[in-house]
Amino acid sequence: MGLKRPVVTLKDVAAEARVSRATAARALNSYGYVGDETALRVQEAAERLGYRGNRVAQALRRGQLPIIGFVLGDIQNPFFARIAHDLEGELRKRRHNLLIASSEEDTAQEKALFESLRGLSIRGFIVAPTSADDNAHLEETVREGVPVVLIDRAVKSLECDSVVVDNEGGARQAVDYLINSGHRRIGLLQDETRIFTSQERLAGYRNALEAHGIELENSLISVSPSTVEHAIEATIRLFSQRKPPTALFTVDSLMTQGALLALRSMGLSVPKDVSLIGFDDFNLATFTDPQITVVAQPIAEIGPLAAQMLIDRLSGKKDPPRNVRFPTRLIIRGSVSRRVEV
Amino acid sequence: MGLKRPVVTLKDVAAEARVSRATAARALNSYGYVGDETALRVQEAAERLGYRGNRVAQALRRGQLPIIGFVLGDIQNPFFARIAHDLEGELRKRRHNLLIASSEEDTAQEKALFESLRGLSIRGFIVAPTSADDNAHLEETVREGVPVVLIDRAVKSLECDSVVVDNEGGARQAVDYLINSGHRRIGLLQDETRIFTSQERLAGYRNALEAHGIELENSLISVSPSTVEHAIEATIRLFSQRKPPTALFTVDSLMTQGALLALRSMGLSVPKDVSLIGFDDFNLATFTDPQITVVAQPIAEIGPLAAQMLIDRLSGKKDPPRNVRFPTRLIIRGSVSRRVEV
DNA sequence: TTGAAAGCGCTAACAT
DNA sequence: ATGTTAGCGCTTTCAA
Repeated sequence: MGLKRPVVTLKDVAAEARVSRATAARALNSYGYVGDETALRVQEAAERLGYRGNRVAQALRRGQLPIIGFVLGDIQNPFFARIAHDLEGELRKRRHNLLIASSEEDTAQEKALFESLRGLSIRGFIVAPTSADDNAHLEETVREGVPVVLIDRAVKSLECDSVVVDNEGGARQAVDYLINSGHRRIGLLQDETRIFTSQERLAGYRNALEAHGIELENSLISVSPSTVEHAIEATIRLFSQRKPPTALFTVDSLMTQGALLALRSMGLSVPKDVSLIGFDDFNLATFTDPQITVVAQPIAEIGPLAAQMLIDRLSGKKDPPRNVRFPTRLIIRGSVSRRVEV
Repeated sequence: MGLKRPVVTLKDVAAEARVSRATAARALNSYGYVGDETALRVQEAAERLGYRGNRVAQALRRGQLPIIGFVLGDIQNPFFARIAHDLEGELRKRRHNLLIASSEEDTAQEKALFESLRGLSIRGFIVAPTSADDNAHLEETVREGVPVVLIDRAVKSLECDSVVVDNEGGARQAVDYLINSGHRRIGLLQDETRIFTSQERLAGYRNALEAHGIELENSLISVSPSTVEHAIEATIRLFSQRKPPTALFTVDSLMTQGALLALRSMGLSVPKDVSLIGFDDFNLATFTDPQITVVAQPIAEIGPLAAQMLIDRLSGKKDPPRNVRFPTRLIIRGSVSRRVEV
């Protein structure tokens, strides 16, 4: 695998340019006084030697690594992948790297991750916490003065910025729409209620039913991890009951896809046999026949805003925490049918 | 945002346990000789103070940060998202973090990324290089002795491990199947030929045509960045010609989805008007009606193998580079129709 | 305008 | 079994 060549340090550059390390540093980072000629000589020397500053040493000196941690539940969820993409772009402009770490929706793993990342002296965190309640690790991080921005999922007790959407409203609107289309037995496919969005979307579901005087039936609610495979199973369970729902509301796009696949495998057609609305839009939602009605989130705005909030904190902004909540939008397509009561 | 509390260092722990820093380090990292009693006292002190080793200082000392860089073109591509997920899991077991950095399929940006990440003294890289040719940055990284594992895309001149699939064979088999189904005007929707997989998949397309004595027509090849939006445009261009193709082969799942959407928007039905095969399987491929015929990759094996290769290198394995190429599999579903020559 | 020197937190060779 | 000390590469205060 080739010969290792020694790494060029500031000392080498300084020697090459025949100045002290201090002067070399000044010339390369353009601060303090340096003679024009000297500066040039140092820069040339650095160039010639292929000098590349050791960011670890700089970090040890300054106390922080120019890295932001993004802690999420699942990078395979297109929603988070999009956010990650946007965050990385914004941070790149600030010469920071993004370290994406997955909790796999496991609170213990999320805590371990924090333990490990905190030791890295990372500058700040953007987090979609796995649990709405169990957040000692986040509190400690905030208490130690490390900026945290919550994304997609808030934590009430935490004094930090957050960017979420109107989960309750979006879910309520969706279920409302199903009810107004004549449905009474409306299934809910959600992930664990430990998760903030799940709680709020459940609340929206519950509130919509209540507003129409429909009693909530636990047998119509199916809980599963948010993957296509698990959602398939959960959907099959839901629709294998003696009195299955006539409509289904799913809380994210992976689950919507799982539900679609499951219903098809059971020979149930959408929207003839089952009406469907999913939270979170997705690429193929308009390709399927019928097209899927969804609650869309303003996904393009979430990542950039969160990045900006974090950057503001990094540059010392001391305002009280901002908690932004974006509205959602019901996009009516063709997966809901009118149901005439029997 | 709360009071900053001072960070606990080894020195504090040592003082608390009334031992030297060396002893404290030994007790905490369990190496060298430490008295049982002393060790216990140190561990208790660390616990009490909430000591968390400074990984940056450790890295400066040891010369490396326990971080692996994953440089890819687009985290929003489900293929890469899956790989990232698997890599992270494997590396976590080795107490390493994964830093995902996106080149956005831009070679210049990829180079800048390397420049920046090399300065971080990252332990190794897993890379899906943007260009099959322009790889001075990779060569330099390898030359400096930093382990690199190529994934999805190889670079011939580079002395390092790689994990790819049989792109030429997979593409050839797909196009073969189209030809055997009676198609002669077969469109190709691919990303830029700078990209390794694109080159190989194009070769497969070309070879299949050639084997059947069909002349390649440039007007049937459409190049676009690999996003759903760009693929939609490119597909529309392809099928707006006076003599459009009767079949289409797309080189990845995002493009397949774009093609699907575009064809639908043009009122062309699959497979009646256009037959379709996509490289890379995807969740909804079996939901659409008809289900989409695809060339599937053994995606579950790629990430773990690459991770293992890198880990082996990190632990000093000196074998000559391994270049693994997985076979692909044509999964015949319903998006190809027999075409009777007119 | 430049240089000398201290020190960030940690590890490990060496000394005791 | 434990302590002393040097030094990883860099920045920055202080002195010249």
